[in-house]
Amino acid sequence: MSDIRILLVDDHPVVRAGLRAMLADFPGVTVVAEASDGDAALVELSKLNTLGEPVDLVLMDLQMGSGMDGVTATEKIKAGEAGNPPPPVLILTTYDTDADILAAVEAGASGYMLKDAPPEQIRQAVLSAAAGQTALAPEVAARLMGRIRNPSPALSGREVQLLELLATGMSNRAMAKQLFISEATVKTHLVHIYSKLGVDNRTAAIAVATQRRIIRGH
Amino acid sequence: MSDIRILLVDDHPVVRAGLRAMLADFPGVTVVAEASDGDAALVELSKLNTLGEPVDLVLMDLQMGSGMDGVTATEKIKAGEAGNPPPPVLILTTYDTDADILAAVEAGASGYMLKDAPPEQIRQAVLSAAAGQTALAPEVAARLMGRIRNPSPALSGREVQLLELLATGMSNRAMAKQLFISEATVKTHLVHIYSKLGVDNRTAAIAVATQRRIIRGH
DNA sequence: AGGGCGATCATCCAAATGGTTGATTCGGGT
DNA sequence: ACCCGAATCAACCATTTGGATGATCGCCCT
Repeated sequence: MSDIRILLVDDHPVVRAGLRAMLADFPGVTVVAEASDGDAALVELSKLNTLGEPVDLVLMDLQMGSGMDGVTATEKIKAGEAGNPPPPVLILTTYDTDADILAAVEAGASGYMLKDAPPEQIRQAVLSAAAGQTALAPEVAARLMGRIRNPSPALSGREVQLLELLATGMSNRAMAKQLFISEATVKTHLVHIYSKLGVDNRTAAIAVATQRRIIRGH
Repeated sequence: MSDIRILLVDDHPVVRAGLRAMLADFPGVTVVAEASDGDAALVELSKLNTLGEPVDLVLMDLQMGSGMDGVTATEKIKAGEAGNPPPPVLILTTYDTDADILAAVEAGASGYMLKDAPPEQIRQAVLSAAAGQTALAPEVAARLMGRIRNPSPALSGREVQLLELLATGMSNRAMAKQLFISEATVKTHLVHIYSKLGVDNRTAAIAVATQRRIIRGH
């Protein structure tokens, strides 16, 4: 059987070099192309497809400095826009936040590994993913379990709206005026937000909401 | 003249492999040791020192998942605890926020490069740093320049530190305990921060500081 | 028809935060 | 020797925020 043909996607030349070197040590896999962001990845995919040399696995970072991010790219790949059938996508990234994992899984990723994983773990993940199986880093799997056991209550639309204003530094009074409601109502919403996020003041709420990507953080 | 002897410090095996591969392509440099965090780095340094084979340059990430972080490690290296004279430290990291840069420079780093830099830029930085010169990434240098041209009153190191804790949602009391200072002092710092940033409460301060990339917006 | 939930508002009280003034210490620079 | 800014702390008071409780209204769902 021929080698597993891999497309590397990462905006850091250093990381690409590392993966290339690491994968070169694994028998049975070959890096056939590289890209520095999602746009370039899609181009590479379709190019290789028309050449009749489709890739078997996309190994991609989620955070890309510029260009299309990993989640969007995963969605597009899975939509089949760049060759049929779409190859499995293995996410290899730095962060293991709930929001990141969730987004990746929802976008159709076949696996989620962390960059600080030992080479052997990465090798296993690459092989499983290429074989069509799911490969999750132990840390990630554990986190998902915790998430299922501890479902954090969803914020209502109004609450998210409050949270967004809150993150701009507005006072209760300012938010009340902006939303045409009373300060009392603002306070009620805030109390609900705090209890849902498990915090007890506004700055902590912003910190948690930002970290969970409930609101934008920059 | 003999090769520049380098110690690699990064908690990601992938990144270490990448740097190793990249540096192998540069003539005149040799990676003599690797470490996954600050503690291990100090051990390696003193070990090589007693062997009479001191390193000429430490190439280190700032963010280390576990163990001693890069800033602390830089301080210790510069304090000469791990061999005399202390080698220059070149920071190679992912983020270019003021807080990170400030901390690294204050800790005595000789340079600050971003991981998404092209190999050639990294090569130049390695050579300059090993030669005892300062090497800043263009993005970083530009940021510092803009800071100078835009005389928005500079925050002191302590103030930035406060701001970082603030952004995690800590109360005045919590910050006071964490920094071993009184709440009165915390409040004084906050007042200074507010006036320098042109705001009048903590959440607004976080919003502005994040926008200006004084701190990381997660 | 009734139950649940989101959104709205009020009141009362406690705790945290913000604003002001003033003071001390320490280090760097003229 | 002198000045200045950073960092430290204190005391005071006004304002804001947080927490508890309770209430009304409208909507969706069964």
